[in-house]
Amino acid sequence: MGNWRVIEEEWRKGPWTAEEDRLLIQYVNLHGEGRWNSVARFAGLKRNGKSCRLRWVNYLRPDLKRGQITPYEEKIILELHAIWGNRWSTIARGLPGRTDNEIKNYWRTHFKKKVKKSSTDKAEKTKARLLKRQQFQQQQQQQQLNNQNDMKRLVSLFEEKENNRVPNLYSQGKQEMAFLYQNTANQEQGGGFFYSTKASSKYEDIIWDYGLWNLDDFNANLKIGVYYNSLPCMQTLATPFY
DNA sequence: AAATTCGACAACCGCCACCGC
DNA sequence: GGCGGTGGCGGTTGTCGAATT
Repeated sequence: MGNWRVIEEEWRKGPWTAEEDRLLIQYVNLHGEGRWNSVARFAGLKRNGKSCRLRWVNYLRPDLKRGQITPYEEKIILELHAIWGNRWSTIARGLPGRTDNEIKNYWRTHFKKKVKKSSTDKAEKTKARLLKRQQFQQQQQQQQLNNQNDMKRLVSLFEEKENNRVPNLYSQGKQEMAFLYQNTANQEQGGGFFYSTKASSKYEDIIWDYGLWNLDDFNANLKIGVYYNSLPCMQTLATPFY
């Protein structure tokens, strides 16, 4: 156990220094990429192979694109993630100059937040909808109460007129009562207006509503073509990068 | 002004597949 | 087929500066 542990502890960890970067670049320029476990020996670095490879791939490679992710790149990331899920390296192949690590980090910091915000928005909207519905129901109850009073009034009017034998008023009361009954019945059936849903959504809406951070089912549906035809932009990007 | 929280990014870790022996 | 070495990948943690309280 002793020797192995000593060797393990010899590897440097943490942020890379400028000197370490210089040594690694020098090594790769001389020997090319690969054989990362030899780097420590040949370049005089106290880093293990994995660490060297990662530093090169994610930071030192000359073909890396610096700077912020552009809106266009963001769009590509969204579209590819909808297809591939968390397969960051596959997504990265669609974005020259960007690394899987970069895309993964970007996704976590930007889109996970949006999902959170989106679900809060949805909760707010649901709350507002419930409130509106309660208000409407209260209005309905009040309206029904009024209707009942009206009917009572009409009934008493009708009875009064009937007793007084006035034929034209009897006829008018009957019509008004019929109208009120019809009106009340329609309102009691109601609610359809509140339960109506959007017939279709934009791509973004599908994504946000579904939850970006767990798209497995969404991806499965994509594969069987549920959303595929509604997302023309994806059809051109659906080819694997193998 | 100090403490805390947040955001962005870098780096590490564990797992797995591939390959040569 | 088993084994060890190597590299790739995705998830997670660490770090640090900026913003907020």
